[in-house]
Amino acid sequence: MPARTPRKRRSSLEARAAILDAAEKRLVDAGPGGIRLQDVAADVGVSHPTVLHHFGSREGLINALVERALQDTQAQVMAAVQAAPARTDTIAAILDAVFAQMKQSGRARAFLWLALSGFAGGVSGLNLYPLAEFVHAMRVERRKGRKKPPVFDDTYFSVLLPALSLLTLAALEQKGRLDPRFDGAKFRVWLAELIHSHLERD
Amino acid sequence: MPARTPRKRRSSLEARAAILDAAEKRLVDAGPGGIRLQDVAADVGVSHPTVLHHFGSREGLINALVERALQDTQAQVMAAVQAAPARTDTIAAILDAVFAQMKQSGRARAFLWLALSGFAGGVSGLNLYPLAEFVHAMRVERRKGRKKPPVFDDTYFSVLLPALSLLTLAALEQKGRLDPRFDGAKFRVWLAELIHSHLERD
DNA sequence: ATAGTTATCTACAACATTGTCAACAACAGG
DNA sequence: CCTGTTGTTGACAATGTTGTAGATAACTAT
Repeated sequence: MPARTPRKRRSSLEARAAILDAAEKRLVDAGPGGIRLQDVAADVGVSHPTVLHHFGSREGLINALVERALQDTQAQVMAAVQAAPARTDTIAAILDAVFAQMKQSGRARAFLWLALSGFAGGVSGLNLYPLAEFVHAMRVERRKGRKKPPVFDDTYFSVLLPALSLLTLAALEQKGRLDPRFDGAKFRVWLAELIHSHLERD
Repeated sequence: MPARTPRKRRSSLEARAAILDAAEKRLVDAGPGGIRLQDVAADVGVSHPTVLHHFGSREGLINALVERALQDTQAQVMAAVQAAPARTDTIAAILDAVFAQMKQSGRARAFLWLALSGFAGGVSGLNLYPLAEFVHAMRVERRKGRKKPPVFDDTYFSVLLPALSLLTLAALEQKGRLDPRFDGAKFRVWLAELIHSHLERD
């Protein structure tokens, strides 16, 4: 006779959170195609119909996953930017910190993957314009009384460039897909210096 | 009675090439998970066992695909670099041209996808060191008699930065996943200018 | 022509995955 | 203690995908 396991009953919110955690781990490790209901369910310790009960369908699960990850990250970026002292030479440090965390959490990989897969919320969901506007305001302030006011596009590109490259770097470094000779930390320092000196120049 | 279609028989090489073309298109459009034997076979106009006959297995097909794409791209980059006049201000133009073609061919997407998926040949297969060494030699030559000789890491990073960002940009621009306000061409010009002025400075 | 090679096909097997359904059980409120 | 709600489950259906096997037919070489 099968030893019946005592059935555990979580609250709907707890169950959803646990399932989303497991699904996101699968997403980070193996991409959207790696999110299989049976596997996710097994990770959480439930049967796969339970997952379907909470999210309706596989697509519903992925949508919920994307939404949560996007909101989390957006909040983190906002917090990092607002908490930072308004000095130009900290911009690179902010970006570095934010994307270091995106690397650790695996969300750099997740977002790149989702963007490639065509999910609506992918990288385009990460709107850089608010950040660029914030940085631009600092630049304008800092340049008061000087000759030329900075152009917004220049500031935006100065934010976009490290965002793009560090996102990809974070996504690929994590899996060790980069040349072993490559020193990521050194590159980030170099990039920070490049952006910094560019923003400071007239 | 079924109207029997006249069976076409290609040479092994032609068949393999046609199948690889179809598979690569699927890879670019939908990622590795989008490579389904039946679909690929249907695209070529054969039955799926024919694909298995030529590549042994699905994995064999993907391996062959990656190898071909990698060699093709490597050759293209080499050709572009060697054909260019050895002036520093053309470096950005070279990179721009190479990655514009990677965008058009969809290989930016393919490589990013493969790198994320963990395929051995992914982005790490695209070795940037030869290119960096070539550029560095030009820099050294150009600086003869000046004060400080350029550091190789600085040159390497100057190649890596546009490579990384343009690769991702090419991968995402193609699918229209970027903010509609974003002007890719303008960004590339800006980036070229940034790299150029950095390489020229002492 | 004739025979050998092999690219190609149809049919089938094996397996994985998503989704449905009815029943069970844990917990809350009466 | 009883009852309703609902989180949870096992069994099953439907479908899709990879891979196998034997037969067929197109091309090549003699």
